[in-house]
Amino acid sequence: MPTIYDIAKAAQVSPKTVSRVINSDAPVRLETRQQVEQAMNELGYVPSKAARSMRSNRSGIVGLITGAVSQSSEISEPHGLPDLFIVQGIQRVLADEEITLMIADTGGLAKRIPTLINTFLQYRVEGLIYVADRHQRISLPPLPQGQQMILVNCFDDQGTPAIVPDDQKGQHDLVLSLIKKGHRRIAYLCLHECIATELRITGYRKALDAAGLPFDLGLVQCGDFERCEEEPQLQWQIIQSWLALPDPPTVICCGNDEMAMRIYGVLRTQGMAVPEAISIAGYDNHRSIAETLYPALTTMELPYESMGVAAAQRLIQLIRNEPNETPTLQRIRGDVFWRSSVIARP
Amino acid sequence: MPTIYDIAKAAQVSPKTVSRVINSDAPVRLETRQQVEQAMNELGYVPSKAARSMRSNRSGIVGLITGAVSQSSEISEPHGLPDLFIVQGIQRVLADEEITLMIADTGGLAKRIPTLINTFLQYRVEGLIYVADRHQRISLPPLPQGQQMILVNCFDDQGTPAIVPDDQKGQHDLVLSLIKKGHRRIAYLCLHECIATELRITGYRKALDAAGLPFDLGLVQCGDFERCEEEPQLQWQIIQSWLALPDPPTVICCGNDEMAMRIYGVLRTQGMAVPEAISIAGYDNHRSIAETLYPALTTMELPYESMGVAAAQRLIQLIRNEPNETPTLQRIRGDVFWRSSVIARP
DNA sequence: TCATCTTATGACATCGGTGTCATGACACCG
DNA sequence: CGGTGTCATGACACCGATGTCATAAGATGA
Repeated sequence: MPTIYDIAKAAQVSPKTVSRVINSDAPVRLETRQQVEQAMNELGYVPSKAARSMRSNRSGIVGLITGAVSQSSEISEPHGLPDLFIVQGIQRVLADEEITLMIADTGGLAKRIPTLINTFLQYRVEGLIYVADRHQRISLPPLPQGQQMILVNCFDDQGTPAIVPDDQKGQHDLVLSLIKKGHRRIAYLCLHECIATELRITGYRKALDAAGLPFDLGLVQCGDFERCEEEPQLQWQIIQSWLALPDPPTVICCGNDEMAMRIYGVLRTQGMAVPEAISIAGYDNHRSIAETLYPALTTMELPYESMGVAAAQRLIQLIRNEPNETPTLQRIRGDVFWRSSVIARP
Repeated sequence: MPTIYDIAKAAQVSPKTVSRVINSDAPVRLETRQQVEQAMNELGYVPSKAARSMRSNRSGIVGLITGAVSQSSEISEPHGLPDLFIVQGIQRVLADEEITLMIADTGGLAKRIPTLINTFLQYRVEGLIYVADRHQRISLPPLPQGQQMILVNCFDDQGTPAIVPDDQKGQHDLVLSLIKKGHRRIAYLCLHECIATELRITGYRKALDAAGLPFDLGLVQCGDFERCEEEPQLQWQIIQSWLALPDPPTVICCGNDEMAMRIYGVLRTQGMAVPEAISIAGYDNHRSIAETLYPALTTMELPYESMGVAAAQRLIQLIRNEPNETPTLQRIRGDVFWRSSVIARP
């Protein structure tokens, strides 16, 4: 691979002049420039980032740590949307800024994180991004002074800037839109206990409050049996108990779209039609499920891509030392996606 | 960030001795080593890959180009399993070899590929991997002399080493195992015309031949209507025409698991039970579909992870200049995943 | 005509490591 | 006791770019 010295020799100028042509940071005579450019083309010159970043102390690299790549194969528990969409959002923003993204995968093992961070530090990354597979509290090893970092889909208690989904507002908006469609009895088949579930139940409750509807504790049940053999029966038992109520629910909100998909199966097995017999709503807007299911699923978007965009933008601000007034914990809102699994009620 | 010079000063040795401690490539007196190590710990030393790779001419980086990250959001056509599993396999192998993987995403735009390759060349990657979103023939711009590259899920006519799924053998094995379960009339609802479809139809036919069963052209139909509004009706028309035959099929092979999922919906809408009324098989082993569907889906694995592993191993061989006798086009086989959507026939 | 300024270019040091070679202190052997 | 070999260490150049400073040629102005 040729260097500026090779180019300089071929164009009969000094290496520094070649550098000036490449960076156009000082005037170069037209004729000289053309000679240099011709030499670069003929020899197939490609500048060396290593040499450049050594001199300038700017690597142009941002490091991202995630389990997205490996996690998608495991389905030990419903984990909603693949966090890959977050990576996609980040990529898009960084590509525009000519920043190269290096992705490291934990392979599901948290203990690998320090090693991965170390590798990134060796490349002198200008920023680090940690992407969690689900909304959670985390704790990462300390970083060298001045090393910028952003957390996505998680937060810590060290005051590290973090981007999370606004789960409370999300469930709130979804329930409110169901109410607007005339539903008064809204059941919630939630995921196991976790930060998202807590926030969403709060949102569910606040939406009922706002509409002046009573909160019925019996209508909120955990429908997540970790895919055990008996899951369909257990879910059907819950649904049956709801249907046996004097005032049964007209719609079931599911903890995520995967659960909604399984509930479709359970209901159909029992001869109940969606949405004629009962409406179903999901969460995540996991499009390959929500759009493919028949009937298509009404659901609340988990705004992973927007979160990625926000994270990248925030990191760039930090790297450039631009002032910003964003709070440490930045909540990102999603939209309701209205599809045919929910019917309007009089 | 401290350098070996800072460490050398703190430990009162020469920079070269620090280098020797780091690389243990020459004997260092125990006492000296400890002084150096202490200084490194106290100052928080992290070696600079840029400086290292400049001197050694080995970057320790492999570049990967894919549309995996961005493509997953588009569902303009059924595209089967996310190619991300390929990336996962590659990651695993490279991580063990202490090679850092840089991932660049085309964002679905092929015209970005030259730019991405150029960025990688600037980092002096030791190898390049191009991952396609589906089995296809491609053509990439020429690379500098001596730059290693591997194609995954695609191939070219320049003799670039390529790793592809063995689609023919895959469909062949799936059909053969259906035959072993007693099925004699096997319908095939395939994807639109593409390399995979061609190969799989050949495999389907060869399996019938091997079992001495007749090939009935009418039992092979394209069931891929690009998710248009009328898709369910059109699919049902095909299925109806099959059921009206004097000797109707007992099982339908679908082009991929997503199509199988939609066929489940179509059949249920028409009051037909899977697998009692008719058995269904998919392709891809797209686990979040195949395992979540009710009943769980019998399908042929698209061995994306193995393909990734094979690609990484092959690339490492190339980088290390190890001799190998692998053919240019390396076909990777998958396994049949037997689940309850297919019943045995007497 | 000479001082001053601008333009165009080159020499050289530097970034942070590592390869090469030199050197001093011992140990070993005949 | 001197020659040879090994161990431990340092001096120095080099990888490929770029920042700083110097310098020569030509333009401008007093």
